Amino acid sequence: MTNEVKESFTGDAPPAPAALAAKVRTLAPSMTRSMQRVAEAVAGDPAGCAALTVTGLAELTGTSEATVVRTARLLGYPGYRDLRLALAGLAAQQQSGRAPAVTADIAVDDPIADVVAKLAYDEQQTLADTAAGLDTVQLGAAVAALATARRIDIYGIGASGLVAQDLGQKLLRIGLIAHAHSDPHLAVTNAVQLRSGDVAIAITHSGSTGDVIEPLRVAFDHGATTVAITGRPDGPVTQYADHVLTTSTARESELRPAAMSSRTSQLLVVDCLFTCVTQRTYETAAPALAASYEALAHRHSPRTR
Amino acid sequence: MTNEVKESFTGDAPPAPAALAAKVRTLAPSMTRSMQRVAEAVAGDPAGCAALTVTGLAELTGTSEATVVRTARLLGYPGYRDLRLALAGLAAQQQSGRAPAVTADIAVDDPIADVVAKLAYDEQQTLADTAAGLDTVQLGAAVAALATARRIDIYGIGASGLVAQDLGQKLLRIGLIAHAHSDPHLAVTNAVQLRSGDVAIAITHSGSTGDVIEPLRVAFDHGATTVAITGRPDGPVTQYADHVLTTSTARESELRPAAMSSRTSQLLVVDCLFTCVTQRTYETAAPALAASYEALAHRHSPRTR
DNA sequence: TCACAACTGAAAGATACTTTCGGAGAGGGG
DNA sequence: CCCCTCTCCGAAAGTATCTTTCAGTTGTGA
Repeated sequence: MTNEVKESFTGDAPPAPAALAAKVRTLAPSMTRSMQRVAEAVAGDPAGCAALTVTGLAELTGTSEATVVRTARLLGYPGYRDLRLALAGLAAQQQSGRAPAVTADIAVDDPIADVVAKLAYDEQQTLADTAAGLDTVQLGAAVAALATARRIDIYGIGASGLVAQDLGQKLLRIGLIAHAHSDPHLAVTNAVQLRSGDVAIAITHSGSTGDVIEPLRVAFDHGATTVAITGRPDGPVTQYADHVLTTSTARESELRPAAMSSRTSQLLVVDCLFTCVTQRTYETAAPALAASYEALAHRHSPRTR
Repeated sequence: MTNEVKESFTGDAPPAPAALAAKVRTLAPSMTRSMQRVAEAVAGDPAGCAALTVTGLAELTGTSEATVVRTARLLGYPGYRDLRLALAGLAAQQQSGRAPAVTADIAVDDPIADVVAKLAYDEQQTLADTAAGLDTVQLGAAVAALATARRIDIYGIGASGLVAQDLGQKLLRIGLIAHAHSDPHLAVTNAVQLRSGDVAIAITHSGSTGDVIEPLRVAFDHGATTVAITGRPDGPVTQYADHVLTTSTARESELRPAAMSSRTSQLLVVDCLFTCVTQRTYETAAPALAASYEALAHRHSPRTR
């Protein structure tokens, strides 16, 4: 990704229709300060911003026209003009529907019921954002690769490690040969064994977790199909990824660390992968699923106390 | 002579919001032929016209830019630019009018986009159900026990094992002594060590997973405070639980196994536990969180902003 | 501390929109 | 039948808006 060498629209994705707030949240980390101010204004008051010209919005946010255009580009539009049109659409939609009801951050002295409500709301929001921002083409490609893979390796560390395990467990249940690695050394050792026809999946919210990138790179170099599940589509990990699945990034705070929403988002992506793969391999997946069900049944019998 | 001497906007009425088609019909008689062609195109395909420039629309209707602008004026807008914005809004409204209606079960031949939408919707539903059904009194009691616990053991197997790991990781980060066990034997071995002032948490969706119930029973018998996170508040596990936190059970199908929604639900409960405990132990938790965050910072490539 | 890269805004350049103005056609009177 | 005038229309000039370039500034890593 040449960063600013050419400031031209790459057009790799169609402009988003209504999931603009989600896009802003997802891309906010990869934005510069000035751009964040613009994005914030846009997400906060679509209707108001739609009424402004480039110059007006630049003045409002205390930046320059160039920055406004850059922000529009980053959000996936060819230029400000198109962002403005989308904004007008969004405003109209909000007008017709009821307001999304923004919730406050979780405070130290919130009563328990409030904490529960806020967490539930935030996670729902994260799910909606993720679904809206998920590239179905990339997802389809990843699914196709998984469905026919000889062998599947999944890399994840820390919180993402659990997600990796989850995906591994699921794929095993439908009869695929999948293994999740949390140990970076073992991960690399295994990655060396991969070749064309195999699939490697890296899960990292930051997109720059070296311990996860390294095995993916190795797998990539050995010809395996590589997939990255990350919240930073511009992060280093995507360098070695044939397919990138973007997770959403919710606003975080001290009481609501990023790990929480990223995990929710990642799990949805994992579920999508799993479900779609199951669809595509239904002939073999269904009996495998049934078998694993069966195998566990006797473990749940009300054991004598 | 009064008609075209000054082709300026009179601005006696605010731009129409959505009743554009009606306005076109009303004003059609007072329009010239060329203008009618423009108005017709606009009313017929708002979305399409919104994508066009003045020149484009002029060409499409076989007229000139001037005529397009005149039409926009007649319809009540200061110029074409504003008509275009209104058109974009109208298009978005029409778009959103089509209800999503993704409540149906996931089918084998659903397109990928539908699968994503349905999964996201189902998980959101699960979260809402869980939040609604969560007993804040029980939650509060569990939180109180955790906040002052000398030592915390968490038991979970299979999919619930990952949730247990997640909770363990989180509690460790705020300086608590917590350990998640997936090995039933080791779990029991550890449970024997517990005593009053310690906390044991069992996570099982079915509420009857023997491998998880057994260590909880041992912990209970040794005087530890016990918590059960389960989807079956009437299951065997609750027998040995001082506090029961109920997770929701969504409808399941072959393509959407129970493990998926139960995991989502369990994780929300875990997040609630963690967040509330962090609140209560904020003095010690905050610095611990900051420290763990700091410790991981250098593991990421310098790409961070 | 220095070198380097990235961010930013001013201003030039390009595009889209608006206005002006003269020509073409319709209708009516000489 | 011809001419005159009025209305309508579009080409082109003019203006606003958007986009790109470029160089100064700021922050960052060695």
